[in-house]
Amino acid sequence: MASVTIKDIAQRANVSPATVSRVLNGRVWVSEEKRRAVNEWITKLGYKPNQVAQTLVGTRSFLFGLVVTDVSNPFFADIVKIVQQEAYLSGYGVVLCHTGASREMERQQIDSLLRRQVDGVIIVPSAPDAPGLVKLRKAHVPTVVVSQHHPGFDSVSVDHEAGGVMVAAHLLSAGHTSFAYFGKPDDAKLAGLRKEALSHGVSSDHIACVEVDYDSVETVDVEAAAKEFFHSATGRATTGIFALNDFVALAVINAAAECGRSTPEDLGVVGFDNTYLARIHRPALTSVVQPIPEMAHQAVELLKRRLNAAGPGSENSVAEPNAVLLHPRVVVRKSSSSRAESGELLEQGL
Amino acid sequence: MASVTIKDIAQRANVSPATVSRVLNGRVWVSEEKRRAVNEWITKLGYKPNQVAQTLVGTRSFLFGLVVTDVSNPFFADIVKIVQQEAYLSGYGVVLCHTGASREMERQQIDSLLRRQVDGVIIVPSAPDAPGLVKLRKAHVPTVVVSQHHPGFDSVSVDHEAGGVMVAAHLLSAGHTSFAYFGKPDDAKLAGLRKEALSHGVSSDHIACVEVDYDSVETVDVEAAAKEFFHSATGRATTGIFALNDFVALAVINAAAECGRSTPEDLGVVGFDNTYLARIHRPALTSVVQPIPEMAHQAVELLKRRLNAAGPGSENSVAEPNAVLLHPRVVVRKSSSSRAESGELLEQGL
DNA sequence: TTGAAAGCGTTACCAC
DNA sequence: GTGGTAACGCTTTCAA
Repeated sequence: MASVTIKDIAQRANVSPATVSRVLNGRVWVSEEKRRAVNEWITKLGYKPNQVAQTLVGTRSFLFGLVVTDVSNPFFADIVKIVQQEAYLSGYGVVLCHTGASREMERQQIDSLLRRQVDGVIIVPSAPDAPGLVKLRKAHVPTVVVSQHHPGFDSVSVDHEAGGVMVAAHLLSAGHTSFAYFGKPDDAKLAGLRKEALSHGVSSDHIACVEVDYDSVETVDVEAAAKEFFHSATGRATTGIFALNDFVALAVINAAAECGRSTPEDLGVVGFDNTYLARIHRPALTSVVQPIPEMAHQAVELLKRRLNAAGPGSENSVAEPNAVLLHPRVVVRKSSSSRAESGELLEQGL
Repeated sequence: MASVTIKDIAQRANVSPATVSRVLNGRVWVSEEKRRAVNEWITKLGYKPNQVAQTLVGTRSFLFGLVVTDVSNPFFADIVKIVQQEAYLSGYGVVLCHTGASREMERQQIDSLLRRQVDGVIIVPSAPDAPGLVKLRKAHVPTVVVSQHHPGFDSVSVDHEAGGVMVAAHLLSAGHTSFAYFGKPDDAKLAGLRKEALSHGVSSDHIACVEVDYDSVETVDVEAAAKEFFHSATGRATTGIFALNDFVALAVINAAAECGRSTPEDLGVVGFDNTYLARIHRPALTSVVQPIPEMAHQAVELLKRRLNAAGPGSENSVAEPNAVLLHPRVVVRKSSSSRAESGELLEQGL
């Protein structure tokens, strides 16, 4: 019942608990003889260090908090998966939290993380203002924000505007001259799309924005909005579609089909995130890739760097926040490739 | 820097640390006067109990381990999400672990959970033998197995065989008389399909099994296997398809299309899990629903029950394991509904 | 009703 | 090199 402790080992090996601790941590020299004796008993009794005690004495908890809105979204799921794996490789465990869309939930979950003494937090906010961030700042908990940039925080994100530019370039080269973006009007993706389109002589009225909700796995609202759009005058005239994520893109394709507009014959559609949805759907969906493994890796790296920087040496020297900006890439598939083949990579067989 | 502790409160409120602890836990009477003073300072200083210390003294860590193979699979993602939310409502945090398909990884991750003194573990094994379970058993950590049954463990799962029966009934009523199951030959889903089909006079050679891999988000292998099947003599003759999950079902639909067999005109296809993939694909996919919220809820409940049972009162009385068996349900959509409308629910508009 | 004090399992500082 | 021992923040006897 009662787990085997450092004292049990000490007793059996005829050394002090301190010595056992020393061989465990290996920072200080211990005589070969005692070291062997200790190790022997450790394996013999199956001793496993109690991380809780280790945490209490002031070293670290080796626990990260990971805060997302909804793992059901495969983009988040991939991030969660890879962050967890990366963290594990560095000896950290991951406490997962969902916030839904709720600001209140975000606050509560972050409170619970703080009580648990996590060493750091990785947060993927959905709303542009993450109310939990101020708590984290106040608690001096190293934090990195993924997929958005927040002044004063470490962050790793993808250049959404550049993504928009690439999508516009792709759709233009595929022969489209009128566009609709499905997402928030203030999104950098739209800004990029608009910038590139305008610079190619597209008139501003040929760039519409259909406002739809973020991140939800439910797409009924999106389909309704899309149908309404395709029945409108502008809707009937536009052929180049860009959506804030793959879900929305597919919902738009489906809605369009019900309005008699088929993809890719009548419409060129591009999604975002390049989740497996893009691969499995027919027509397969052109989508903008976020380099998730790279993002997750950088996030964990940034956190580890902070943790080490926060060590004894540089107590108060709050280093400048690091903002890593990664570049997107577009994977061209059927949904946007009827009119012309672009130079970008087209996945085989689709 | 140094967080505010119970001693700080005690000092300010002119009481002993013990008293502060008492008002915190509220199990013992403390005079109104002191109780107010303490509470006042608690809010004034923003005191938050240190769960690590609480854990060390021998109460609980209020941490569950949650072990899955891959959150990228939306079925697992939904489980993870709801388990986390349920756990949170009961005051528990969730440490997430991925095992991929690797038995070694499973062992390692579970070791790390044990070092972290988690109060219990919820595990969704992919392989029918979960090597980590023996570790958990040895460590006397309350464990509940989700989506499979393991003798000697609490478990909550869905009756896959019943699901197979329902699918067979549905496909039969839709006019299909020859079947293929995509999955493992020893799966209860296939057993159910077979049982029901045979009992309706279908001959055994009209029930094929195409063996494909579990749970991966990658479906290229599945598509290859499916194409091979549809080019074979049996393949050409079978029209009723049942797959171990929605991914595989969609891959089969896509592969079939490339072999000139369209769904639902030539094929009736049914998936499993009823993930949003089923809803968003065209044709929309008929699928067997696992009641995930119920499963997650039960899992957390079972764990809590164990934890309380393990309390001081009944130290060694290892209660009989509970095996909760839930019933599946089939949601009929386009992919299987050309030939006849069955009596089961058909989602609107699809 | 309340306070003093003994741990919980580790680490780290200080002597030897 | 190594052993004693005081923390870490909290809960829980045991007295008072």
